[in-house]
Amino acid sequence: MSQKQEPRRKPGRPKAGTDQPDARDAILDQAEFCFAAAGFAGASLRDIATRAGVNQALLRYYFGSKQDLFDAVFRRRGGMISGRRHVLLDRALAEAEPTVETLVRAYLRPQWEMKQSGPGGAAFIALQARVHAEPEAHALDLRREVYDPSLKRYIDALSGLLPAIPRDLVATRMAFLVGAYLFMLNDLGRLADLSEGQIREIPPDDMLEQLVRFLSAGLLAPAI
Amino acid sequence: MSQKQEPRRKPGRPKAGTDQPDARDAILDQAEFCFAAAGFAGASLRDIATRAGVNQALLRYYFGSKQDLFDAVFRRRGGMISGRRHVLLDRALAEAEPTVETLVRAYLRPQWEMKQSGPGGAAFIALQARVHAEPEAHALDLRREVYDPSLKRYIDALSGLLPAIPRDLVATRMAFLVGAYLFMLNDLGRLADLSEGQIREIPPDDMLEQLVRFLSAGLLAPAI
DNA sequence: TTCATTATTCATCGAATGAATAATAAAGTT
DNA sequence: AACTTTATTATTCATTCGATGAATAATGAA
Repeated sequence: MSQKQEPRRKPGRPKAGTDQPDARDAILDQAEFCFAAAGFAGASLRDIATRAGVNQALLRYYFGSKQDLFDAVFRRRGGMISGRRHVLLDRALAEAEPTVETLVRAYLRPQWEMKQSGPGGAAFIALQARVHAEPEAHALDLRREVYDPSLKRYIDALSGLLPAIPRDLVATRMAFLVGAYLFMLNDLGRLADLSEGQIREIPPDDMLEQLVRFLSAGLLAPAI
Repeated sequence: MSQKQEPRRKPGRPKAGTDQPDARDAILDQAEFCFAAAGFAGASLRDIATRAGVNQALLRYYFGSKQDLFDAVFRRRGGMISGRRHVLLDRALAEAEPTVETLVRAYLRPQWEMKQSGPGGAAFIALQARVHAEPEAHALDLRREVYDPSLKRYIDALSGLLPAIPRDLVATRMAFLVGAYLFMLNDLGRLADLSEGQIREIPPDDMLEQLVRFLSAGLLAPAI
């Protein structure tokens, strides 16, 4: 590297009204990207700080430890998804005749929207899949805290529509559903080569509908 | 720490017929455990070596780099699963009337057996879930190498049973299936609290049958 | 004007990590 | 007996990591 000294930011609080809208958000965005790409252990705070254009010590100032930063990243968008699920469920239940397909679609759509919403959303979807594959207790707690409330509401609503199926079994089938959509969201682009080397021709938006159809059929299957 | 010097093994080849059946296998076993628990980046070669009761340099001697060790771990049991899938498919096709349920069960069972086979098998199942959640190209290549051949055979066989469904769609639905069982295998023990705090009463073996039923119904759903 | 608070950088520390090399001893080969 | 190969430990290296205490500057209230 050359001795070229890039004009370093001076320490101290920046003048009000200067460019950076919020260093905090920049940190969260870049942490999201890094954690998604490399996993918790694989991502480095230095790298995150550099990408966000701030000093590494600032991460600690705002978020505390690495784990705390990770949690903040996960809760940010996880909370959005969970909230939107609640809204869509309320809306679906207000309709005249909610169907299983309607509820499944309502449950999946927030994730789908998040993924399509831009690079940050897509990164979060990948991050989420990683968290679901981690066996550590802390990861499990995070998932529970963020996702279980809305999930339970959907299980209740579906149980109402499926009186012939014990609630336990509905809950189990919802777990199958979660696995299927997590995987699909991440592997969408890689499905291509399963069909004999030809590029798949199912367009992305149809893919969501195909998943809804598949999962609804599974939920409706007779018990025992 | 005290100066207590535990009687250190001297360097050099151990006398034939001494205890250790195979240091190589011990390394693979412990690597499997560590990678499953902490992920690729989170696991340390030192830790693996210590657990295996060998020197760290021996990992390098046998396997090369950390990545190479990881690949060896993955291929070992992944190959077993893939091989068993081929066997069970041949057996199912030799029957008079194979059904969708039969084929789905044949596809899932090797994973299930692996998970039940002991702590090493269970660790591999967790490891496998992690690999499927990693976006890096290398992880994708590994999965493809190990699992795609058997997967393609199952897609063909299922397509034969489902003439009304385009092959593309069968392949897509198989991807949904993979997601569901990966997640189920890992989350089995954690499903408990979804059903209102009561401990789930579906015994593990029934769980597999429930998954088969759920997925078969999805595969059989009419197209479009 | 003073002064506490907030936001930020600086500089560095100790621990841990993956890789690499050198030494050593048993087993195998000639 | 002399050598080569195989398996193993010991040690060192260079790097990276997360964490942290101290410094510094802008802001805003007293």
